[in-house]
Order: sequence, then structure tokens, then C-alpha cells
Amino acid sequence: MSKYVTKQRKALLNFFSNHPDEQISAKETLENIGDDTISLSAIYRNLAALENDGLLKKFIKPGSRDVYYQFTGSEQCVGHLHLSCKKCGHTFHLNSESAGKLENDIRNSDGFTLDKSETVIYGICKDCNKNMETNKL
Amino acid sequence: MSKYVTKQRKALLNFFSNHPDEQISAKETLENIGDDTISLSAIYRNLAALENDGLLKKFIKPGSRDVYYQFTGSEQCVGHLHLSCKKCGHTFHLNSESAGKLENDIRNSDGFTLDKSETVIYGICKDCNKNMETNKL
DNA sequence: TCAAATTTGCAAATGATTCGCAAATCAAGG
DNA sequence: CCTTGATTTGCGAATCATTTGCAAATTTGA
Repeated sequence: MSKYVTKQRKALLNFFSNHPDEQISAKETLENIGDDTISLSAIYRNLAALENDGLLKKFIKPGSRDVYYQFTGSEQCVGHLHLSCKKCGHTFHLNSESAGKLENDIRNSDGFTLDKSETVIYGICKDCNKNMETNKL
Repeated sequence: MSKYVTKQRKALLNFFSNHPDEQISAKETLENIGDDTISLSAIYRNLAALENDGLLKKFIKPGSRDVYYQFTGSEQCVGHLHLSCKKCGHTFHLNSESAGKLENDIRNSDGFTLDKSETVIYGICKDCNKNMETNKL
């Protein structure tokens, strides 16, 4: 898809590789990159290209109206299923054993082939669960 | 949240209960309801209310720019994890045994509590897998 | 260094979603 | 059934993110 390596694309990929698992909006990526010679259009076009290449996930957080992006093309992300906490917003990786089991279960019972790079599992993370317990007492 | 049962809300809920697992945009729900005395505003407000009540999932399909809604409050849906096929767009329920295993695995290994009603698992369904095989030969 | 292909910035266009407000509808009680 | 206060609606205007057209700038490979 993308043929030329431009400053804009480099900046974007550089940002994502320094912020693995960050879930972020288009505008926020630009703000974070902080280079005002880069336009929002370029950001949008590059995000679309990355998504097209399967390196980027695009989604809405439950309850939010905003569109978020998350890079899934980095070494540390490839092959992992993502868990996203609805409370704190942090992202975690499902351990590969459980992920493998799920993958097999789904394939065997439903003939369904899981796409790890597209899937986000929502719920409440360990810490947030703890905090909710604590605050209840 | 919602206090009054209005015609608009009834129509929306009626549509969803007749179309379990349908993934559909706001505008499409209105077109499907086909009552031109109902406004898009009302649709949006009711969709937001349902989402707020946890009866509706809101998401973007990979590759698409549109926002889709899926009712998760019906009997047949409650407690099921959804599988969404990236090819044909159909939705399936993960069998409850696999879903239960996944839920336990995630909780035991990561302390993460799965939210079934928010999560959509993406991949390729059985039939589409078959077709892809067939067309390859 | 040159030319063709690609990408960019800008500003304008698009399109979905939200919002304000007066009018219509709803639920509950008399 | 009426009446009344609370809630919801429809409308049209306002927002706001995203896309697009096009000329200029950048990139790549020869």
C-alpha cells in the first residue's frame, strides 16, 4: 500500500513504537508528535494506510463517542490478544497460553478463525477489581 | 435512565428484538423501522439511552468508517460472547462452554474480569473459511 | 541530477451526531 | 377521562471529526 517513507509516516510509526498499546485518537497522535509541520490530513491518511496494512486497530471505547487507534504491528504486540480495561483504560496482553486455548476452542467448536489483531476483549483489570473491592468495604 | 415508554423507543426495541444480533447503523435502524413520523434525533437519543443501560453495543467494524449498533439485551443474547465474521459480517455466539473457559482462564491468569456484553471477537466464520478454501483450489 | 510516482498541506466539502427549544406525549392521581 | 408536571420529540441549526481535490513538495530509482 504505502510506497514512500515520508517524514510524516516515520513520525507516526516512531510514536507508536514508543507507545506500545496506547489507545489514542487521530488528533492526539498529532499533538503527541508535536511537529506542527505535519498536517492532520497526513495523519488521517497514514492511519488509514496502516489500518489497511493490518498494523493498526480502529475502535470505539464503550461509552465514548471518539474513535481510537492502537498499533498492533510492533514485535511486542504481534500475536497477542488485547484486554482493555473499561475502568482505567489500560491495555494488557492475554497470556499466550490462554489465547492459544481460546483460539483452538473457537476453531474446534465453531469453525471460527480468530483474528487476534482485530479483537479487543473488554472487562475490568486486576487492579481496578481490587480497588472496587476496597472501596466497597 | 429512560422513564417513559414512547412510540419511538418501542419501535426501536421492537426492531431489535425481531433482528437479534443484527449489526446496524443509526440511520439504517430508522430506515428499517420505516416510520417517517420518527426522527433521527429520537433514534440517536434512544440508542444512547440503551447503550447507557448496557443493552446495546456500539462499535466500528474493521475497515469501515461507520458506527454500528448491536442489541445485547435480548434473552437469546444475554451472557453470550459474540463472534463477528469480517468477511460476511454475520454474528455468532461462542458456545457457552468455550466462553466459560475463556472467562475463567482470563480471571485466573490475569485477574481480568471479562465483560461479555461489550466484547466482540473478530475473525472468519466457518462458511467463509470453507469458501476461501474452495475458491483457492 | 532528472522524471515519474507518491504524498503532502491547505482549505473546502461531507456527513454523522449533538443540541436548544417549543410543542407533543406520557404516567399518575383525582 | 381530565389535569399536571416530567419527559421526550421534531425540527433545524451547530458541531466536529474525517475526507477530498488539487497544486506543490517529496521520494525513489535510474
